[in-house]
Amino acid sequence: MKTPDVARYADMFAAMGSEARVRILRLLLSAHPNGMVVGDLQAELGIPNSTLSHHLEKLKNEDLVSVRRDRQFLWYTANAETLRELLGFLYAECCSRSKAIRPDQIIQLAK
Amino acid sequence: MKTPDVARYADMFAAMGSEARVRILRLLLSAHPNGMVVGDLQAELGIPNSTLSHHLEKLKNEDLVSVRRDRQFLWYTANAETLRELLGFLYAECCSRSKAIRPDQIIQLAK
DNA sequence: TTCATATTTCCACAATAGCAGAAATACAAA
DNA sequence: TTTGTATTTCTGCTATTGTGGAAATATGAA
Repeated sequence: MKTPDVARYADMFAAMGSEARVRILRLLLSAHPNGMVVGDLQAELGIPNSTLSHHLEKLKNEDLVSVRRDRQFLWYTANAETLRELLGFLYAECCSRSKAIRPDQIIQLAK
Repeated sequence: MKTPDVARYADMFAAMGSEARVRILRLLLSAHPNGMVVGDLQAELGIPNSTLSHHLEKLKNEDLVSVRRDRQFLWYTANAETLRELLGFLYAECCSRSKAIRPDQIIQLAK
């Protein structure tokens, strides 16, 4: 495996470094692969539209979410490919490059 | 699995949301489980001592690293247990609670 | 002691992030 | 058209973060 783009992963982590944005991602993952419209996200999260919009922009900048328009609605979806890269990076660092964590210990926690 | 403490994971992500700190963690994981002394980290990373110290403090606050003193040296180590929780959280969100990512797709990237 | 090394803390500053009300824009329906 | 709904952008404010020089602290060696 080649040297990872550390700066990019750091930016992705930073984009996930706020409770609001983690909640957004969780909702979008629950609704995957359809995603959700902004209004439903707002109703679920209870945060002002402008604030929500900023959070979505930040996630979009790191490609953690994608948007598509359907009529007057914007549908946001979690970007599985990017999340896979992030998970792959963490996995590689902790379980492959280093042996700090045993792979079976990860899945175990998810039960 | 019970509801995760989203705020805590967000803080952990935030702590990893800087290139310098990801580099620190990578070094510490490479040197796991012995860890490294601050001076060696500094030599490797080429950043001023005070700046490095701040980054280490941030990682320590989220329990991503631990410290022990040996004589005049402080040995920092990556905290495998915390990283395991973080990896477990991401895995659970993406692969268990949602099926956005297939587990075998993660490991594949690490090759 | 005295001196050297390791590391943190103090201090200050610039840059970025988070927040949210209000206005603007995009689209659809009547 | 006009009106309504969805969402972003504008604006401004406050809080947090990143940075690093200089001083302080901790420890060990001579």
